[in-house]
Amino acid sequence: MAKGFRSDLSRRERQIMDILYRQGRASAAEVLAGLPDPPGYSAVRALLRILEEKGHVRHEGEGKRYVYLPMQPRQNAAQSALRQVLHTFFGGSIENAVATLLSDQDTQLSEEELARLADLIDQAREGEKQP
Amino acid sequence: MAKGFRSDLSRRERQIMDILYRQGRASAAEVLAGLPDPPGYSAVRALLRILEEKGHVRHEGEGKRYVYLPMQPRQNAAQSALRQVLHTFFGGSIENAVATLLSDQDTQLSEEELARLADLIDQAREGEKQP
DNA sequence: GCTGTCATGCTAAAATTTTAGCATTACCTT
DNA sequence: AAGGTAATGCTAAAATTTTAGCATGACAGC
Repeated sequence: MAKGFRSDLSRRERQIMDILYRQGRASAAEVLAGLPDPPGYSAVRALLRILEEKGHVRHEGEGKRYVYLPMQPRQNAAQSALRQVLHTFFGGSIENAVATLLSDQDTQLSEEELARLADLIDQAREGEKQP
Repeated sequence: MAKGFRSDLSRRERQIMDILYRQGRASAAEVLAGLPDPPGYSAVRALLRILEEKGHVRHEGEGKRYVYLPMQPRQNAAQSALRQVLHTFFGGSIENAVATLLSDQDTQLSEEELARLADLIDQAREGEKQP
């Protein structure tokens, strides 16, 4: 799987991969429901088949219908996506990215969430100190 | 500007926008140099013109050549990109995203960077406590 | 059995994207 | 002046993506 595979995807391919990662797995009908400016059912199925041919997706039978899953593990894809955003918009800086998130009204954290985040940082610092 | 405008861009459009955000501004030649599997110079120019027609980009004369800049401010685009990744891969959770970054070998933080990050969280907690 | 609904496999046309090339201009160097 | 290089404006063809529709199969309900 190419490093920047998400930027190698066409518009619709990308939209579909995002739905599959968000939901973990989805039928063609579920993918259709999640698409912006959705085409018809058969258009979605054709795209899913293409994504499968390209190796980005696989399907499993579930009852009498297919359900599609991303081939690349979620964790890998998530890391890759995060790195790409850091690189593109934040010069690679985690600090700047976190600052942006913390200052963003739409992603406001509760007291409890901030506490857990602080714990996370502390653990990373402890791990850093022990050689 | 549509909310998820990056997922509305075609493959090459998206690659070009990312270069413009990373570099802040770029000539056609610079964009060309940054593209994976690059086409010819005139292909890049044509794409920049299309992006400009669509309103994503504007150009300024700089000496005897054009330099292109994104229309949407970097901060907005950055926030939007981060939110999209959070939503797609982390169920909207900042904590999970930060945990992933901290556990990622490729984005390892120094002691000093962790300290600054901890400060950032503390400031957000202070801000949270004062009504 | 028939009808309706949901599904798949497949095709190919429509739409969009991507690409390169031509004509022209502006310079620098010989 | 001629040649070379870099640039722009523009066009349209090539390539790719996106889309819908047909044929078929599997069920369920009447």
